[in-house]
Amino acid sequence: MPNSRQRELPKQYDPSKTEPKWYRWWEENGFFHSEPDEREPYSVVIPPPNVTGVLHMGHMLNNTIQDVLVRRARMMGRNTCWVPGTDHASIATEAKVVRRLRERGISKADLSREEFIDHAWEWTEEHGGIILQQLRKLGASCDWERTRFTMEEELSESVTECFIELHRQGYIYRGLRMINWDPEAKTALSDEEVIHKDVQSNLYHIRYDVKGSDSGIVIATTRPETILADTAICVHPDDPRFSEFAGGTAVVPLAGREIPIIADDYVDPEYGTGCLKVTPAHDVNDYEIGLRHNLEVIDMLNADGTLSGVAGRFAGQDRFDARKSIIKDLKDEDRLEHTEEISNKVGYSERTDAVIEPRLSLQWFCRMEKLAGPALKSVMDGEVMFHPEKFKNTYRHWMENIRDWCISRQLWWGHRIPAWYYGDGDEEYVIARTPKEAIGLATEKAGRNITEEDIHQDEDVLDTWFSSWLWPMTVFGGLKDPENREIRYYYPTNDLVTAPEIMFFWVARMIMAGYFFRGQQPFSNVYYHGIVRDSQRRKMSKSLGNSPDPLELIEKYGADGTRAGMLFSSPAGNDLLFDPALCEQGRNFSNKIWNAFRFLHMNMDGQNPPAPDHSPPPSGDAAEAWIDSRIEQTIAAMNEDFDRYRLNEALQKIYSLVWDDFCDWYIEVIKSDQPGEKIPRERLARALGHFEKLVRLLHPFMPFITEEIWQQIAPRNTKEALIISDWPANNPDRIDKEAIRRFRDVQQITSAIRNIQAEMSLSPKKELTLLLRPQDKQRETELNEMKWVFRKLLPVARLAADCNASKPPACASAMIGQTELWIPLEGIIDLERERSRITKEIENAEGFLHSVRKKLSNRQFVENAPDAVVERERQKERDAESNLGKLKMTLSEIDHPSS
RNA sequence: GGGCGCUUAGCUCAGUUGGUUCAGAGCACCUGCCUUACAAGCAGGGGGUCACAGGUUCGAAUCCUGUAGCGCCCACCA
Repeated sequence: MPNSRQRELPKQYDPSKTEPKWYRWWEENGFFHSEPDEREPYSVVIPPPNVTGVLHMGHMLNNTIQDVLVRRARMMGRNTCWVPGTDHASIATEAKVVRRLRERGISKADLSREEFIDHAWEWTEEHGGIILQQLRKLGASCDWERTRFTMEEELSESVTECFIELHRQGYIYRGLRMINWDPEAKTALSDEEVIHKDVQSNLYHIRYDVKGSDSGIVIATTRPETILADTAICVHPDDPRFSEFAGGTAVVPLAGREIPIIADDYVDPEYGTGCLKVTPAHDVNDYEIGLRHNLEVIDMLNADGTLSGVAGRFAGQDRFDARKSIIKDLKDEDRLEHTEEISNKVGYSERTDAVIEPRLSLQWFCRMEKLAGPALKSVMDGEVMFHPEKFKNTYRHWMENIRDWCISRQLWWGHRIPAWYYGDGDEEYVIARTPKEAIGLATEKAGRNITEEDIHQDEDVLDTWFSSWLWPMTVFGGLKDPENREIRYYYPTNDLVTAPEIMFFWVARMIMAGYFFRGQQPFSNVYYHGIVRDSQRRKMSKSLGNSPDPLELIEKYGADGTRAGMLFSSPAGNDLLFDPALCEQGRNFSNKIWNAFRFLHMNMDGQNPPAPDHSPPPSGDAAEAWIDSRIEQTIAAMNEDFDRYRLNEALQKIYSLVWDDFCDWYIEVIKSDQPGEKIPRERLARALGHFEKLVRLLHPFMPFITEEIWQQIAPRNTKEALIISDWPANNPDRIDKEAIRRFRDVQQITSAIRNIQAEMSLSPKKELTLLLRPQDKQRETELNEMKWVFRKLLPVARLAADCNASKPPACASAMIGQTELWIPLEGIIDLERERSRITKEIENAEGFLHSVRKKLSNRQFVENAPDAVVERERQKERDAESNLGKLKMTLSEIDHPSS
């Protein structure tokens, strides 16, 4: 191991000195790597980031959570395998490549498919892996030997196999459907890739001439440019206003084309003018109407969103320019009756933010309804568990209304569709892995000799998600060889960590694919974390400049501090309101841990430090029994939090155990009396034992600092690294609740005394006489046994606990539970301050007593509530009365000191 | 338009089957301290009508109904 024992430790912990060192060491020693063996596996597949992406805050959160889960599982003895990798991200990467080429003055259209793909690979090789490199800085303990890429050969072959199998079973079909067209990327999109936004639009009322009518008919539309592709006017069959028009003929303005006026009860007579223009090629509803009424379909849009030749003199104009020109022309012709401002929903491309055009198009689809069945059931039955559970509702709603998935994209970067056409048109095709296979199949199918010249492969590629939905299987080779040792060992994976926004894109589809191909869920748990936002709840974005650079954060606060910061305020399912102050808190915590270590280190004999002692606390040592019990309590509570995927709560518990219990109380108690004097060896061994456990509990959250410290305190005969050491065993039988209570009494009395010190403006060095009058003999004994603890925590000159004591004159006093505390302060006591302190306490006690009595004076309560509850109230009343009496006595003695 | 969820301290959030001082934690804030591990620290302190209005109950932050505000998901009303 690279560390050498240092003599002098710096006061401040410096992560830059330790983090790279330990990461390299872990990796070189193969601690991240997994091979199937006889142990129970624990596997996680990374949500593969875009291969050309860089690390952002979302990745930081996502991977921190995964690493915490993975590291804990590893410490629990599971054969832990976290598979990293990247996604080719078809449309996103292609857009980036196109942009980069454009910057170099190259247009995509000038390149052949092969040339473009070469550029994309170049970009991928240049960029790919940057993000994975960055994840190492965060401490992610991925099995890098297993790094996969969705476009690598094996995974690509798996995608083809998947397509072939789904096609063979009739799930995949090719069809002419209304799809979402992105004119920017010039491709079809799935429904999920369309984001509906509320926008202010104009609803134009446009008058069409009607044959045989002077008035014409007025329709309302938000997309006036589409009138050029109108093939009907539609009214409601029962609308008396238009009954005379139905069956007539209208004339499309500007185009002069004659179209029928039809009646269909799809029309809402209340909306707009009650009269609808029908454009079957550019609107889903219109398309449906068109089918019912056998209407002509006129496509007036080019792929890039400009108007096609059908648009006559508007041809070539962009759709939005055309809208303006058409409105102007309609105005000139006096056909624009009215313009109404409305708010409506417009679909935008998730990737390019272009306004989506509904378009009739020949595409490949995957039938989803049957696939969805088992996937829905498994989540409802809890075979796949969602954390938090509320996302089950969202999931169910989507799955119950699932629609076919448009899987073809008119892009070049991606998995090519394995369809081969051999006829003149697009009608005749075969599905095949290779041209050779295609020729064979085509020859067979066509009953004639098909040669290489006769076939051509489908130009389209598959939706990116058509490869990522196989990810948990393909990373283990489970599609190519469903019986291989790896997939059988690691599948189903255990936990998937992701954001709810890709539940439909990815999670749901992985579950469907998992059941379809393996009859088994791809993972057992899905942990949904929120979006990382800034402290004002704004989404992090480049343009707002509110997104910190993750690597700068790591540099500034350390990976440990940053990780802790990310987790502090990140309950599962909630958005993370990121504030660098959280990372600062994390860094401060690192420093606190470091200084606790420094304290122990200073007490260690450099040559021969004791081994951490984990044996049960010796009887009669209140402080040892207490801290040991607190640690056991915390282990149990943290395990419960982990079971419920409440990582932030587990972190908060260990944070508080380390900072509050261990540092603020335990260390103070075990300090030697004399400065410079080392604490006894046995005590140090116990302290190291506790601390070593704390370090192990902290490791999943803060891996670097804990490894650094552990290497210096761990007994030589254990594992060589913290990362593969054991998660602390839980011994609930070691929890001594009485010890905790006893120590809490000490803490409360100590705080009460410190409060007096503060309120009386006493110097914390001023020595005090402490007189305690506990409620009974048992407490008296306990407190007397704890004298040494008080002496560590307070400047005690004399301390006596006596349940028969009486109050001396001129003292400050306090009540702690039923124990009275007096501090004689003759000559020092400020009676005025003491009076106000006691008066405040009396007010509190009276308020409390009042509420208890009110409850008890309610006959209904006494009669109906369970006896135990009533008895508890009576006890409260008795205690409060007694306390109040004592406080009043104290007050009267302040006013009449002679008594 | 349909569905789901949220509203507790200045901020972010816990609060399980209704009952123990249940009104909590962290951060922030105020006061005092460089006390022999740590000022990236120590000690002490203030702060909330649990969104609002009803109801059920001996008893409600907790269960029910309604209202208001906010958020998310889905959806083909031009």
